Amino acid sequence: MGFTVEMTPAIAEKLVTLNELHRNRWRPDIVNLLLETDTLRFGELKKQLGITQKVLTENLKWLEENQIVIRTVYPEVPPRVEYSLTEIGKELRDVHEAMRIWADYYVTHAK
Amino acid sequence: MGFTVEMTPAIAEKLVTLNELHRNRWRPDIVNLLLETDTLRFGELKKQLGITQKVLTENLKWLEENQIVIRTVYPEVPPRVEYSLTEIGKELRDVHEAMRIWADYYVTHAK
DNA sequence: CAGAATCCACGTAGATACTG
DNA sequence: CAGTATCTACGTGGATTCTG
Repeated sequence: MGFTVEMTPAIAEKLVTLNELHRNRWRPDIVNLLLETDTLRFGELKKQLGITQKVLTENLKWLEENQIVIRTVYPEVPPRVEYSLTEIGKELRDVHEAMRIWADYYVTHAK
Repeated sequence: MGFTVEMTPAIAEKLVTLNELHRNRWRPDIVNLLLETDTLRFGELKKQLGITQKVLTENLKWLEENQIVIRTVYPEVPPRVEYSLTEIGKELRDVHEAMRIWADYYVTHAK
């Protein structure tokens, strides 16, 4: 990298959002899984993550409210609800990639 | 970006380290401050962050153990202890930069 | 199937007092 | 100055039960 993004109050606010995302136990895992799999039903997310229904619901709701995840309800019985990333959510790939690069640097430079 | 770093067990382990860093309330703030200021005494960190002694000590110890921060003790009375980032710690700048870029994208694309 | 509601367990932060 | 040692408070996750 090497360049710098200017810091405005609006950007600072979204950095807070990003902090709230990463401070959570499951939110990064949910995003990672959706980055890999694109679209998943509630039950699939639950099974693949090994997470509780309550906690999964709470965090999906938070991710939706913060425009990172899209929730699509199909009017069927039994109900079918699918989750996928918004464009903003998909942009998190670069953040995760930066993290992997850092981890790689760590491995090659740690004493 | 666009390229991908291969994922090894060692890299995965350091991603866990990075997660533990970001899940904490103060660790990212400590790193950010040291990225800006390079070297700071214990008391300066405490004052500028508005953090408790106990919590600051705990987290500096964790950061030191994980080779992100270097602790330098000067044999003086009263004691003087300075903290700065290791090379690994300084590499976190790219992660924070990726976060700022994401936040900027968010601001310009949110509905 | 996809939740909502309740109760409990645990980790981490805050406040305070003490010290080489 | 730069810590250590306690005790308390609170947020978040886990387990369980119930439902349209």
